[in-house]
Amino acid sequence: MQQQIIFSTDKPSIKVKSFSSIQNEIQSGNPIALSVDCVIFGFDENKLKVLLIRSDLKKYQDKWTLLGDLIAPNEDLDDAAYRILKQRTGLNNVYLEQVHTFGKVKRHPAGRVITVAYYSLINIKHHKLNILDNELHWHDIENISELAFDHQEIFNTCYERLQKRVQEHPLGFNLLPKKFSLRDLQNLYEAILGFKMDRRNFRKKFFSMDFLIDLDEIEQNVPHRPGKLYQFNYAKYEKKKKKWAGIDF
Amino acid sequence: MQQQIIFSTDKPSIKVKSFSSIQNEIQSGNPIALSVDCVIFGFDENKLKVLLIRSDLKKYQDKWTLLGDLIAPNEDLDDAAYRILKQRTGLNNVYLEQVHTFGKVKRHPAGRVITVAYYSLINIKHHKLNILDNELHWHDIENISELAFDHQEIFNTCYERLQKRVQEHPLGFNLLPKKFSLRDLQNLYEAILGFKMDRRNFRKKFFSMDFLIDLDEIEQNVPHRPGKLYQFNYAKYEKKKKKWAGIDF
DNA sequence: CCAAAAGTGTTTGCAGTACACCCATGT
DNA sequence: ACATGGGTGTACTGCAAACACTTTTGG
Repeated sequence: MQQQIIFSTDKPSIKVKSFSSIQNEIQSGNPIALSVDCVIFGFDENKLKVLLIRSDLKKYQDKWTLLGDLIAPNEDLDDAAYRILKQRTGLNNVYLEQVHTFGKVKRHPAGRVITVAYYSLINIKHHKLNILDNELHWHDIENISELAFDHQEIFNTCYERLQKRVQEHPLGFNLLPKKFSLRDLQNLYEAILGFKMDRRNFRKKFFSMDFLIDLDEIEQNVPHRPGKLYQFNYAKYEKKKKKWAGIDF
Repeated sequence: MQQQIIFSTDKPSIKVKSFSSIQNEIQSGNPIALSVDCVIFGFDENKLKVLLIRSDLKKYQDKWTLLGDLIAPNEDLDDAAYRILKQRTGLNNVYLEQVHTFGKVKRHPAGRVITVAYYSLINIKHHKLNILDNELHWHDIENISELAFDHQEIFNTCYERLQKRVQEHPLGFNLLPKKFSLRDLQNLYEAILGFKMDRRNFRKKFFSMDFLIDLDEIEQNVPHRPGKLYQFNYAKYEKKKKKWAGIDF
């Protein structure tokens, strides 16, 4: 019944546009700019951090902003994100993931700019920042405030995404040294998720997943009984991954 | 140690741009256009469907495409999505959710267009299509192929998102009549997720969630024992919702 | 009475959670 | 010796999964 209406046998009209009219529309009158903003998370001293810089705009110099720039006409969107990260920080070989696109008309004071947000997680000790323009540095997650424009909203969205993703994928290991203790791992999860967990259950969970390689080494220079060190077994994970729930990969 | 490098006490340089230089950059030379594409899912005859039209472009008239258009300079991104859906289909009062932004340089033959994908789920019987231009109609999910441009990839991404979201949120009830049987509900989930489930466990699951209102009515005109009819209790869900895993809201 | 789908319970195993004590190391 | 955190096991509970028979209706 319903289908007959939808798949009507009457010849429906087709409105077609010529190629050039579309091209005109695209090239002529569309003063919308596109940017990428990167939310780069890091981890150090048991705290989750995020990379911020001072705003490019003189008027907003006292505000912090995410790492962003306009997209070039001839680069892929994803490439733009990597370029911008590289330009702003010197960072390379970092995995970026797209999160959301923010497009309110008045979101940016300099004009109509729609921005695509990306996030990443990096190991602060492995990735030295090569560029320190605009006071680029790591801010504790807990203390960030007074971000310019809608960057607080963008940050919040990316942080929520991170919290969800880290429970479904083994992202967190990027933030740790290659050899880490279970305490390191738990501190990381607690910092990202924002709550404490039971130590025994946490260990049981990760051991039962069976993606940790026991290195038969122990921590050095700790003022207490040293813990054993582990590596994450990416190869094994890639073979086994399926569906999960909670920390369950 | 690391921190000392990052938070160097040397006065770091700040590169500032004037407001007008940014405005120039935005308005002048940026021939990137922005569009929205909508993936509208519907459900009828126990099959999941998607709305497609013939391509606007003469060259691609034999290919199906998603519902899309360029964003206007003075409208919010989300508003553009609703406008486009309304223009193409006459549909109103439909919830759209942003999924992902696609921005490869050569993704569209008419020029540099970056597109933001949205999806929705609607009840085919509740929403009559008021516009049938470009052979707009519902296609079975299983049979779609030969989509124009990168629309197959966009569709796939949205479909995966749908499958994930429907397990975490009570989206599915939008696709059903106000009064539905548990068989209807199970058919819906099986159509979306693509596999069969055990009837007893399915019922147990939904009854234990306790979000179904028993209407004390039964199906009419079925050639077998009629099932009881239910409504979804949105109010109760809104109060109780927390975190879940699998179908677990 | 036949076909078709509705409706219903139990068992089993696994996973999450709560919880307390001893051990190894450095100071 | 003491302080600090590492390492371990058990019992309980709730959810998921597997599984078969009886009931109700229309034809």
